Amino acid sequence: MKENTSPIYYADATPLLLAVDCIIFGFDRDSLKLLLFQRKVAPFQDEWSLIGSFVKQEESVLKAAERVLKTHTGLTNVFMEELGSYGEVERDPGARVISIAHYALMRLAEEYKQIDQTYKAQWFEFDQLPDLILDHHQMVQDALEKLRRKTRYRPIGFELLPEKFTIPQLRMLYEVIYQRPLDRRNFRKKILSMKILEKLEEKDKTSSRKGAFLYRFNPEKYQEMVKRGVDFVI
Amino acid sequence: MKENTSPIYYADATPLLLAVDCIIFGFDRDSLKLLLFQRKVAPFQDEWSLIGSFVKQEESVLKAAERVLKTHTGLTNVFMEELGSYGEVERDPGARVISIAHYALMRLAEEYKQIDQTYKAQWFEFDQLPDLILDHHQMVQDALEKLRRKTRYRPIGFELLPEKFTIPQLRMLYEVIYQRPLDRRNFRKKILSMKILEKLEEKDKTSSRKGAFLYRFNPEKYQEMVKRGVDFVI
DNA sequence: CCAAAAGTGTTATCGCTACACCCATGA
DNA sequence: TCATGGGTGTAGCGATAACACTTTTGG
Repeated sequence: MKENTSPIYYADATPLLLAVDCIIFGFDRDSLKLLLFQRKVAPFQDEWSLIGSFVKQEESVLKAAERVLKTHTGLTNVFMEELGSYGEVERDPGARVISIAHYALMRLAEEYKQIDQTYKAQWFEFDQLPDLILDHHQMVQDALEKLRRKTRYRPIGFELLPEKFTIPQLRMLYEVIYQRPLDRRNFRKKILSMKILEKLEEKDKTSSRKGAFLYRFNPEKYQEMVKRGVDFVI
Repeated sequence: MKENTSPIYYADATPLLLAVDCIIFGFDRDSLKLLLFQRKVAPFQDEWSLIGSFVKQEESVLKAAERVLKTHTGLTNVFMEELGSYGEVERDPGARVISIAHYALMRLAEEYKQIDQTYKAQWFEFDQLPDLILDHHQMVQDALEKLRRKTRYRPIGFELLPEKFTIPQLRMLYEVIYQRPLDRRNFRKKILSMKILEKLEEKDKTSSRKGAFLYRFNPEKYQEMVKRGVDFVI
């Protein structure tokens, strides 16, 4: 039944190359990281790049981004959202290519650190990025800005933490993203007052002798909060 | 010197049709409006649609959106921003087309109301829109949501008002966008406390015997406010 | 027993909300 | 003179920011 390539309509329009690129954020204890790859195709072969691919005839733009993520990291079910399009005529000397950038947030647990080996990718400290091809550096800057704005008003920061995390870990994440210290006591009060976290019995003792209680984000409780008309703000 | 269509690279990628569509908001005294057109090409010829066009080989995506706006309204220098991409495979039965939607805000002064005659377009009350083709209704909904969020944190509402406006007019605009009443006195205090408006000597007497003072948005003052670290919030 | 991080409570201040009254003017 | 919308002031409340002390425990 597929007739979407019918040549009857739009015959005078010029087809263009459309790509997706993914800005992949990770977080490790006290630093924000970015996953980069060495480009496999010319031009700019072997230079550092975001992962990307052309959008195929038979897949949606979002599906293309998800395919790219899966192909290069082996992961699915990762938080991902559209960042925006990059459509300057001369942005890619290889051809006229429009790219729709997406940013993704992923937990950087031990198993995922091995992405390096399997997929020939590398996690970079955010403040020690190598030169990137094309306008990828701009994409990264734009993604960071969006991340800063978005984490403040939406509960997406949890995507960067393991399922179970401590309040100090969560605070550290926000401190790294915002690049400024947050008051320990006020932060704890604020996040707990929203009642969107479940306190567990376990403690994490990796960063103190006393140990800190682990918590888990509860999406249902978050939905209840939204229904009550309460805003998520940090 | 243009070599961006060199066939050497990316030979295996499939080109696709890429379009831009514009969601054009207007504001008239006490109602939000949307500019729509009757589509000139098949499929769906003569049905109501957002304005749009295919992106050409030699123009950026943004330029394409600006061209569309100019072609159909005669206007340039209109506030416009990317909304996002619409990239489902089956979204357009005419062909596989990805659209990058943009929303625009324009002053709806007397001269622009004549857009109707000149360009065969029509302003619709926002709550009385006709059926729209494809996923254009979804685009409009998404644009409205973005407008609501954005006007709250960025000084873009002024784009919908004449250069000179009264505080009650400005408040009315926000009431229409947010769909809820705002306290007259608190609104005035808040907006004036930011010190981003210039008070003029003139009064507007069209809506009251006493008349209301006219103001003008001052972008330089807004920049100063931003530097002071003060947030724009309404 | 002590260093180091986790956890708790209190107070002052700022901003927002909710309100009531006066002002200017054309009809 | 009065109806109508414009303009101003204030008190109360809630959220946030600033800040000091106690708890736990491995070494």
